[in-house]
Amino acid sequence: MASRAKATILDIAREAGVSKSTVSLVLQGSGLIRPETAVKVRKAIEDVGYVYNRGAANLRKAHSNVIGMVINDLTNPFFAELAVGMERVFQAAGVVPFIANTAENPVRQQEVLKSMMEQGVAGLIVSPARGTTPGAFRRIEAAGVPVVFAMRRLPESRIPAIAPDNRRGACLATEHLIRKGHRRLAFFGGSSDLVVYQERLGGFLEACEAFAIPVADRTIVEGETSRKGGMACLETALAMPDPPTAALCFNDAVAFGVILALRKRGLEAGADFAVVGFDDVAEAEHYSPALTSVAVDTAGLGERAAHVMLKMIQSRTTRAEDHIGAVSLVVRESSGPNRNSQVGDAA
Amino acid sequence: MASRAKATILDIAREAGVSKSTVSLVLQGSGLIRPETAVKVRKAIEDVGYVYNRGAANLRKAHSNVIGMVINDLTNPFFAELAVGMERVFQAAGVVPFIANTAENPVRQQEVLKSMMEQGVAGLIVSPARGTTPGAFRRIEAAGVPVVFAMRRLPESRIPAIAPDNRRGACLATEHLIRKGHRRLAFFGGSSDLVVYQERLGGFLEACEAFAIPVADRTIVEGETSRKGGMACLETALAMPDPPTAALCFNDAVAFGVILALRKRGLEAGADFAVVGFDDVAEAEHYSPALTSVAVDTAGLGERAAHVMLKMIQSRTTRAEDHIGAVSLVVRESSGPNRNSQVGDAA
DNA sequence: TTGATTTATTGGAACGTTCCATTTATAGGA
DNA sequence: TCCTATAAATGGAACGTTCCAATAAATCAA
Repeated sequence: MASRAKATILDIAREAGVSKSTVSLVLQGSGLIRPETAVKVRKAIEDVGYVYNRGAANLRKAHSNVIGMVINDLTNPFFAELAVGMERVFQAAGVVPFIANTAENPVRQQEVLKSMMEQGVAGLIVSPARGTTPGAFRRIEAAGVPVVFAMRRLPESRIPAIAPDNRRGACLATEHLIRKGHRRLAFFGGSSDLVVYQERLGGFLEACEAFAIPVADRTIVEGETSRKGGMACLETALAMPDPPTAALCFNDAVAFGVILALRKRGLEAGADFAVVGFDDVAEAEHYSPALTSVAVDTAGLGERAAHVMLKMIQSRTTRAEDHIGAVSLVVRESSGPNRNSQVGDAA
Repeated sequence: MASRAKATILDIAREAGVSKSTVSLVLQGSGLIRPETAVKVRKAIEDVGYVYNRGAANLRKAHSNVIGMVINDLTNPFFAELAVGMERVFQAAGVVPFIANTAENPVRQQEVLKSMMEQGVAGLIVSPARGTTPGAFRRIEAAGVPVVFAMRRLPESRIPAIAPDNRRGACLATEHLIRKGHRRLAFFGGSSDLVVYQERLGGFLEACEAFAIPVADRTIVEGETSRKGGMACLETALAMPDPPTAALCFNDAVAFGVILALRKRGLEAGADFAVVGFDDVAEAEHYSPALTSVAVDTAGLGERAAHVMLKMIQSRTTRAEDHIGAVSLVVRESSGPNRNSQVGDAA
C-alpha cells in the first residue's frame, strides 16, 4: 500500500511529460504556465500522491511559512483562547502556527525555542515562562528572527510586547469596590517576580491612594495563581485582626478559589465578601455566583500579536512598538450590591 | 547586531580549522572525534551563533524528530492535559511535538495535516474533528507516516486508537446511580455522529438493561458538549411529564452546565437531582458541589499514545493495536446520598 | 624498519527544491 | 517572407546538511 520511495517533483515531471522547473512553477501558482499544462501537472501530482517537501524548499527560499507559538501553560484556558485568536489571523495569511508548551519551565522553554529555530520558523510569539533570564532570547535576536511577547513581558528587554492594560484594569476594579462602600481591601495571589503582578498590584495601590485608603487597610497576600492559591489567600486574610471585606484577585483562577473557600466557611461571595477577578475567562460568566472580572479581550490580543508579527516579518525588522490592549470591567454578582453610601458614586 | 548571512557548517569548519564533515560528526555527538577537536568545534559554534538547519539535514536523513499533534479543541482543558502527558514521553525520546488546533473543523484539519506532512513529521497523533471523512487519512497512510488516534476514533478505519473504556465507564456510573435508588435516569449531551457518544450511551443502556430499568424511564437528550449544552438538556428533561431524578452526562462540561441550570431553578445537585460527569477534569474536584465523575487518566492515555507512536516509528510500521484505558468512578457530592433502599448495594 | 591495524579526519556526491539565464514555440508587424 | 516581441518551458547551479569511501596519522607487532 505504502509506496516506498516518496515522489519528488522529478517524478511528477516525468509523469506529466514536462520539466521539473515547470512543476515547481505550477506548485507556486505562477501565471507563466499555460492553463492546460497546469492541469496536466496537477493531475500527475494527485496520481502519484506527491507530498511537497518544505524543508528542501526552505533551503532556497528566504523565509518559511511557519511561526512558533511558545506558551507557558496550555492547561490555562486563557492561553488557549489567545492561541485561537492568533490562528485566525495566521490562517488568513497562509502561515501555519505550531504551538509548543513550556509548562512554566525555563529549561524546557530553551529546548523548545532551539527546536523551533532549527525548524526555521519565520517568527516566534512567546508567553515567557516564569523565571526566564534576560539573555534567553539574545541568540534568537542575533539571528534576526522576530520575537513578540504576548501577555507577559520581561523586565529588561527590547522585544515588543502585546499585553492588556493591567494597571488600568486593576485600578478600575479597585475603584469599583471602593464605590461599593468597601474600605478594607485585599489583593490576592501572584508573586512579585512577574511584571504582570507588579502592574496589577500597582493599579490596585493607585486606586487606594486616589481614594485615600490608609495603608493599614490594604492587605496584600501573595500566592499561587490557581484555585488552590486563591483558597489559601482567603484563609490567610480572614485570620487577620481586621480582615478585608473585598478582594481584587490576580486572575480568575484565584478568584474562583476565593469563592470556593468562602462557601466552605458558609459565606457567599457577593453577599458576605466582594470578589473581583482578572482576565474574564469564559467560565466567569457561568460561575455561581457569576464573577465580576476585568475583561482583557484575549482573542483580540492574540489577533493583534499575530498582526504585529506578520508586519515584522514583512518588513524584515526585529523591532516593533508595544501594544497595550484596552480593558473593561464586567460587573456581575460576585462583587455584590452597594454596601452603604460612605462614598458616593458621582462621576 | 543581527549578522546577515546565517552561519553554516562550513563557516564553523573554517573558524575551527577542520572540515565540514568533522563539524557534522561533532553535531551528532559521534565518538569518532578526538575530544579536543570536539571542544574546538563547539567553541566555534558558540562564537558564530550557529543555528542547526534541520530542514537541510532531513533532506539526507531518513527521519525527522518532530511529531505532529492535531487536536480538535484546545480550549477544552481535557485535551491540554492529554498534550501534557504526551510531551513528557516525547521529550525523553528527544522528539519535539508540535501542536496544532483544528477547532473541530474538518477543513481546517485537512490544512493542518497537509502542513505537517510538508514539514516532514515522523508521525501524527490526532484527535479527529467531528465530521472527519473516512478518506481524510488515506494519503497520509499511503505515504507511510504513522498515525494514532487519541480519545476519538473514526467509524471505519484501521488506524490504531488510544481511548478510555467509555462503555465500562458509563456502565459503572449508571450502576452507581441505580444503586443510590434512582429509577428514572437520563443521559445528557453529545450526539450520535461521535463514536465516543455511541460507546458511552451504550454503557448507560447496558446498565439500564442489567437492572431492568423500563425503556419509558430512560431519557436521552442530545446536545452540545459544553456548559451551555448541559443547561439546555436539563431544561428539556425537566419539562417532561415524568422527569428523571438523575443524569449521566456525556462529559464534565455538560455536567457543570446541568449543575448551574439546577441552581438557577433553586435546586441543588446532589440533594435534589443526582449528576455524574465523564472525564474527571481537574476542576471536577473543586466544583461546588464537587462533581462525581468517571476518571479516565488523561495524562496516562497521552503517555500511552506517545509510546505507541514511538514504537511505530521505530519499527517502520503503520499498524498497531488499539489501547483501551482503564476507567474508575470517582464518587463526590454531586451524585448525592442514597435515595432509599429499593435496591440494595450488596456485592 | 616495514607493513598491518586502528583511530581521526576529509572530500564529494546526494537529498528535493527554487530561480536565473536560456532556449524554444507562438504570434505579430512589415 | 523574415525579424522582433512575447509567451512558455527548460537545464543547471545553489541551498546546508549527511554519509560513504578514501586518506592521513598514530599505534602496534614483527
